[in-house]
Amino acid sequence: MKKYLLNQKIDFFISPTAPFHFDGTFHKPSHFPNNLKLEDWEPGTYWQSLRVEKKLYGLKIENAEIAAKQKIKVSLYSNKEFAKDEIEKLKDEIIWRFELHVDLKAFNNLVKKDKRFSPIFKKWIGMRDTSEYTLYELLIIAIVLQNATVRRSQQMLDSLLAHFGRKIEFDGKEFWAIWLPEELENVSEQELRDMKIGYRAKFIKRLSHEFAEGKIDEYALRRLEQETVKKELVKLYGVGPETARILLFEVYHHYDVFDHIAPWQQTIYSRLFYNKQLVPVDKIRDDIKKQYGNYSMLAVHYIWEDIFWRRKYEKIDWLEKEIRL
DNA sequence: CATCAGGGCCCTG
DNA sequence: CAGGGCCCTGAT
Repeated sequence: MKKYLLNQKIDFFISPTAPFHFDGTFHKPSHFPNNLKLEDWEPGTYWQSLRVEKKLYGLKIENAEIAAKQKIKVSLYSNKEFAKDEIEKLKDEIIWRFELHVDLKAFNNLVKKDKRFSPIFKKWIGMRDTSEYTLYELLIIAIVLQNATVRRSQQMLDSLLAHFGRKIEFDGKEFWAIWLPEELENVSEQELRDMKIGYRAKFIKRLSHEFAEGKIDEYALRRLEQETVKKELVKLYGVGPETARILLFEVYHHYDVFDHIAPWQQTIYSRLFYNKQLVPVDKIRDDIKKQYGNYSMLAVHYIWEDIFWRRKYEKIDWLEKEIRL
């Protein structure tokens, strides 16, 4: 596998809206990592391969403080020289994907009144709802999550990356990036099946073709309202309610997408919110919507990530049982 | 050894 | 609108 060395570098700073939570924004412990790394994190520093349209970059983001103001230092790496308008475009894209511009005052005020979970919301105040990926990339990840345990999802993504992905090096570190949709045009469904991804081979083949043809415009959907976006996403072959929910929340930053609750999520929510074995999904949904209104999914995201942060440092027996590695 | 459900979705009746 | 089938894996 050829490795692309990205040795051109530019730096700039961004001032996120305050308050801002660096680690909560750039690391999501509920996302299970695969072996061929797409990103890496340590407190105060974050790296990833970054796909913007057809171009591939390395991205490093560091927590920084300048004149008592919290900022982030962005370093971009490429194997070609950067054009001026390219830098502006990348900056805007990073701001969008990590929601560095959003105003969460209304949300913060709402959750301040939450008797049970206000300590959690306070702890993570300034955390954003992010996607490091393009729509196509997160779609691929969502597809390999379907109907599979975590270990199997990791395996599927790793074998796909090893065959079709791209390996890059920047800042002395190695990362992988997901292929472009058109790069699968000459790959047969059988070749995809050989990656042991099962019936998902058909989904990925058809989806990639739809993206390669330009049937869906990722950027145009950013300007549309939730229901319209959902309709467009569900039209894609292999995208149902759960995959649409993931995309709507992470890629399109819609906070009120708490209509679909998968069985494995139901058990974890039951424990988190009721300390019970199994609460009916309709009750969970109604209670959450009543409590958090238009911020339902964002609020759940805070509580959800918090428990997975805790899992990094302490053993939580009931959770280990539920997530079934 | 066999059986089965899993971090859904499509298709059929 | 309910239910069967789909790939592969690891748990039982």
